[in-house]
Amino acid sequence: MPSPSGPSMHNRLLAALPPDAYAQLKAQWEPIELEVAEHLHVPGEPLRYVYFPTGAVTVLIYQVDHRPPLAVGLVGFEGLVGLPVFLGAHSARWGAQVHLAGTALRLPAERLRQMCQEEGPLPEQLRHYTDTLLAQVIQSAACGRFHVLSARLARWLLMTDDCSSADSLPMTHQTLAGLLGVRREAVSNAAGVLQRQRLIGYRRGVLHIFDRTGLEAIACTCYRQTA
Amino acid sequence: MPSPSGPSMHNRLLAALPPDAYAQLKAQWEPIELEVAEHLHVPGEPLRYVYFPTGAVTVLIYQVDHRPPLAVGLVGFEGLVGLPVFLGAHSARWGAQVHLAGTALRLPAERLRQMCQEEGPLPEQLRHYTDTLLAQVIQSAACGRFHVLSARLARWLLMTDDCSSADSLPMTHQTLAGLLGVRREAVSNAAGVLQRQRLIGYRRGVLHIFDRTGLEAIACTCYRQTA
DNA sequence: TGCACTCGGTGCGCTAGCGCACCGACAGCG
DNA sequence: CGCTGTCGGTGCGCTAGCGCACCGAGTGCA
Repeated sequence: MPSPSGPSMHNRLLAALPPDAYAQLKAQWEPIELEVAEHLHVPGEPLRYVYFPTGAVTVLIYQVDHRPPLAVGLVGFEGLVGLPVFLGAHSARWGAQVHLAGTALRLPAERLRQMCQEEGPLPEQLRHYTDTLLAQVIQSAACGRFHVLSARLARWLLMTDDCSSADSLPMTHQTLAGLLGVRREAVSNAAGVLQRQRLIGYRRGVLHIFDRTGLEAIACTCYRQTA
Repeated sequence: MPSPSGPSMHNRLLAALPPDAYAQLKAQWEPIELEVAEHLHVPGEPLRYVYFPTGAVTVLIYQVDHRPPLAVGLVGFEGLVGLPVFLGAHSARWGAQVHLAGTALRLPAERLRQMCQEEGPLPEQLRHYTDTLLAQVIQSAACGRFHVLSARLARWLLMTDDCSSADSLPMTHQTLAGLLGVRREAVSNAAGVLQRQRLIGYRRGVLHIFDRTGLEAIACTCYRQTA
């Protein structure tokens, strides 16, 4: 889409701004294409940019010991990657990575700091989003502790799909396993269950959702609460 | 400090404020005594007050299904209970409960909103604290997912002890089990291990820490990173 | 003093998920 | 074409933690 419309070129935080604040920001950001697995920020390193995803789907990750990093949140077109900048930090203690490639609006961290130096619609939006994100992380902490893998997997697929406009999701069992904090074989198992029920289909790294309603039935209650 | 001295009448967020901002707040807050197990706010219900713990230790909890609520964060004299007020919400999606009884400074939510309407040292402190809390919740999500119970228990005891000035911690296996998201018997087991190594002592709902260094050795790496 | 209750300690069968190993199918590439 | 690497599927023994049941020792209260 050259002069694209639809949800894929849209960020909810920005869309909620009044026209003048929106215009002021628009002069500063740069539309870019995010590649899958790209790291948007790394724990401990300076935050250069913040990203408003429009089409891309990103993940907040946290690594402990020498395990693959665990997903602790999902950020799509409803959010912002780089919230610590708004919170006054110069580096984050967690990471952010691109989960599904797509478009985003990139803004230098310094710009965001400047635009949040006094009260206004942007800081207000970001405060609200912080509350939402905190709730999301808290929920995923509880979910990861209590719910069986198949339910968590179903929830994760639904959440990813909600943020994505494409009808196929390119992701391997390996990646999913890391994000969900389990082994690859465990994902193969759980995905096998969903597959046998014709809820999803898998073909060498590309997943299709056949039956959303069926997935929602299997997914833990956490899904309905977030969405 | 008029009568009581020491860290127990001290809140780090407030102490970091410049004298004038501190004085302005001091006219508004009310020192109170928090009872153990008291609920400071409940998911979905209006946030009437925020609390700056001074001596008390509080827990952020999140309930899923019909299980006992899981602890997702610890708030002592370094923090604030009721952060969603600052973030612009009128109710929180999680709960806060008193873990160890003690003193706190209570401020009507409306007062905090007023004092954060424009930029200043207080909002800045609170933004930084939000970043810290987010990191804490993220870490506890990963910790709860990966680390064995004895390590998590040790970490939890150390963290609680860090916030408490008392040398004995009144808490039952039952409560700990709920907060850690496991069964009571599992806590009995893990506590038994620590007890046999003479790291802690238990007597009908009152816990003593004998050997902090030993506990730190057993605790997961999450502890050192937070502290 | 005696009773009811809470608290913690223990045993037992069961399950989800781990770690490992292996295997077939399907790319991509020289 | 065949080689090599990735991706997903499966089996097996093992462990942490679950759910249940039971028990003794304190503790508070009548």
